[in-house]
Amino acid sequence: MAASTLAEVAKLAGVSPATASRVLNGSARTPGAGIAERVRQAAESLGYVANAQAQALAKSSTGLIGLIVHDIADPYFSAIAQGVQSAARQERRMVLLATTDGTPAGEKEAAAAFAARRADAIVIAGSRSTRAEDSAANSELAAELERYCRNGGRLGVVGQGIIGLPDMAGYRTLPVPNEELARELAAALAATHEGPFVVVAGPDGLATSDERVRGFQDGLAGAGRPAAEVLHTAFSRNGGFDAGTQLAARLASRPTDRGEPPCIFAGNDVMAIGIVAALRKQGLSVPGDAAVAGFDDIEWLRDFRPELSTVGLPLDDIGRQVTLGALADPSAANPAASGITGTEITGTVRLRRSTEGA
Amino acid sequence: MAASTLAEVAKLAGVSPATASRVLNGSARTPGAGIAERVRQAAESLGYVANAQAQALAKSSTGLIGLIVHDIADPYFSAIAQGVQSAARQERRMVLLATTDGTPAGEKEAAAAFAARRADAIVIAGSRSTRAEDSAANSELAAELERYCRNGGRLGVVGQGIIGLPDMAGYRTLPVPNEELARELAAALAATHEGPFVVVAGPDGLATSDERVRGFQDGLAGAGRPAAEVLHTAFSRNGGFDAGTQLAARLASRPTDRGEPPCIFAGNDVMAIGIVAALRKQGLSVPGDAAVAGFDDIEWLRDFRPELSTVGLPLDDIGRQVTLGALADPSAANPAASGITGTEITGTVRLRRSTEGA
DNA sequence: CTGTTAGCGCATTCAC
DNA sequence: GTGAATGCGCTAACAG
Repeated sequence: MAASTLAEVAKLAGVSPATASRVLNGSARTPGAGIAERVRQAAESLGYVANAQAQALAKSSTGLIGLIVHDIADPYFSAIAQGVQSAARQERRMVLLATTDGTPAGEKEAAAAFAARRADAIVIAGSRSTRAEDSAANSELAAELERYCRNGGRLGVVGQGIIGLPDMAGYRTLPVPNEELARELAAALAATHEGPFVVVAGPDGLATSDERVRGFQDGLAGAGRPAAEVLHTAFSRNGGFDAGTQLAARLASRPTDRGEPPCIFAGNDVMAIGIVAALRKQGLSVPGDAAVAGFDDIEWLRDFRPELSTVGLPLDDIGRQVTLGALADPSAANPAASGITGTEITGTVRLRRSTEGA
Repeated sequence: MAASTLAEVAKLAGVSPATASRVLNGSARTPGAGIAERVRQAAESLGYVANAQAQALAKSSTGLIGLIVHDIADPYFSAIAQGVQSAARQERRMVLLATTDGTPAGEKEAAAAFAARRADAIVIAGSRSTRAEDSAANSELAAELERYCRNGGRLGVVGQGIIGLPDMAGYRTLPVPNEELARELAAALAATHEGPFVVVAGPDGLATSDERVRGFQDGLAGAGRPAAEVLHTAFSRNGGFDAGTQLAARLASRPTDRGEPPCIFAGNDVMAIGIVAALRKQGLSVPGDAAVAGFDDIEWLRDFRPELSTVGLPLDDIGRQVTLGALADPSAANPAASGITGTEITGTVRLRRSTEGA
């Protein structure tokens, strides 16, 4: 990496490095018109490219935003990533990407790497885990992030706050009303569906999944329905497929005339897709033999059949808002529970074919 | 960003900065055991986090890999991104992400940003454009990258080489046999399909699309079939949808008894999905009223119905290989056409339900 | 094996 | 308005 330096440009232009710096990057003082042109030409002819590392070192601001996701190939995360990218571009920053497979240990590692790179902000998009086995890693993650924020770093988190991390300057959370929305969804389904409810959730302790399950059960109760049975599996398409295979077997062994078909609520859309795939593979139809609903309204759903009922979340916007919020002036009033000022994420229950006619 | 520095750690431990550096980061020389422990403790108690920017400046190596894609929310790119991410992690680097909406101008901008950040390598995943209107931007892009490589940067490109960029040290291309695979697909379809062929391609001048169209036509010719009509539209789901809408109208106005249903080849899977969606919306069925085939075999296809015929490409592996190749020792022999040594990307024609029974 | 001395490339106080 | 110092935090040659 032996590119030409500011000093070389300055020498060629016959000015001081300071002047060259002033013209090449927008300084407060505007250098002389003639001089400026000379410097620009010198830079051009040398193919000068400012060294962002050196600039960062001198200015103590890197223009980097670190993004932590579970899996970039997952449509949920790639949609959020798009929003983060868009906000970053708007704020003239670049995004550093890290994937973690969802483990707090991986998140801690990524956070450390971002801290080392002195990212201006870190955005964490994956769900927290409250599982006992993750508690040690969670503490380390919290410690890492606390230090990061104390050193002036900004942190934006989608959904639940980091476990063990106290409210502090530079730390913002973007609340996602998973519980309320799941409750609404349950109420809507209960109104049109007679059969029993089954919930296919992620691993016990995965915060987002837990919130959705809780809200759903609550909504069911509010409608005077018994609590749904809950199946725990991986929070992914294949997790849904496995659960769907189980459920299909159960449906098959059921006397044909025994009551209404069940309504299955999956913790997210990719799980719902997996469930439908499994049912279909066993010769069952949706919504004929079972209704299925998901959560998120990812892009894939648009052309998936049967059209899946779900809860729409503005994923792209979530990515934008959490990024913008993290970058926002930390001195700005930070209302209740470190929520991000002036931005409220709202979702929409969308009933579609997969839960029709029960 | 006022984290503690190496100097502070050194002082607390009562050693020189050099020694502290040696123990905290793996240097050639291993410091004394007792000293090492003292330094580590000091670092721990101060919450020291090495400043990667400063390290990069001193070592002239940033540990950064710049990835340029058209759209990170597109499953094709997010799958490749996952591969890049995995290779980067393996090589202990981080990935910087840039999205460009597919314009050479955007790519040039991203390349410049990466060059400024002194990324160890730049990986470009999007298709090139040979359109006349992009020629100026292409030149700028080539100039930017040429300078980058000349300064010691590494460059890996998926598919076609950068237009106007000569072979040079550090520049590697990962060839993707689009043309051959499209030819194979055409041959396979021609063998089972009687009706006329239609190609729904991306914009004229989009290299990947052009290659696939060319290969497809060639395959048709090889099978003694007339050339297919080619429709140009956006290289996206919505582009496919638009074309599909047009085709549906045409099919509807066709006398019911006039020949076999057409076979539509889409330039990529998301377009194929759009086409199917449009046909379905107009009450037409696939493959009943028209057969449809795509390209890439993206993850979404797994649960899409009807199952789409396509050409499988190892997207994740493409991301890995292009990254590893770019990072590889540039002194290694670089066979024919700057192809990456020892790695050959191969695809597979996969005929499925969407082109069955014509 | 450890400490000292120089930069890496740039932004930014200050004097002029 | 411009130039001359100084330092950002760290690594890499040297010398001891």
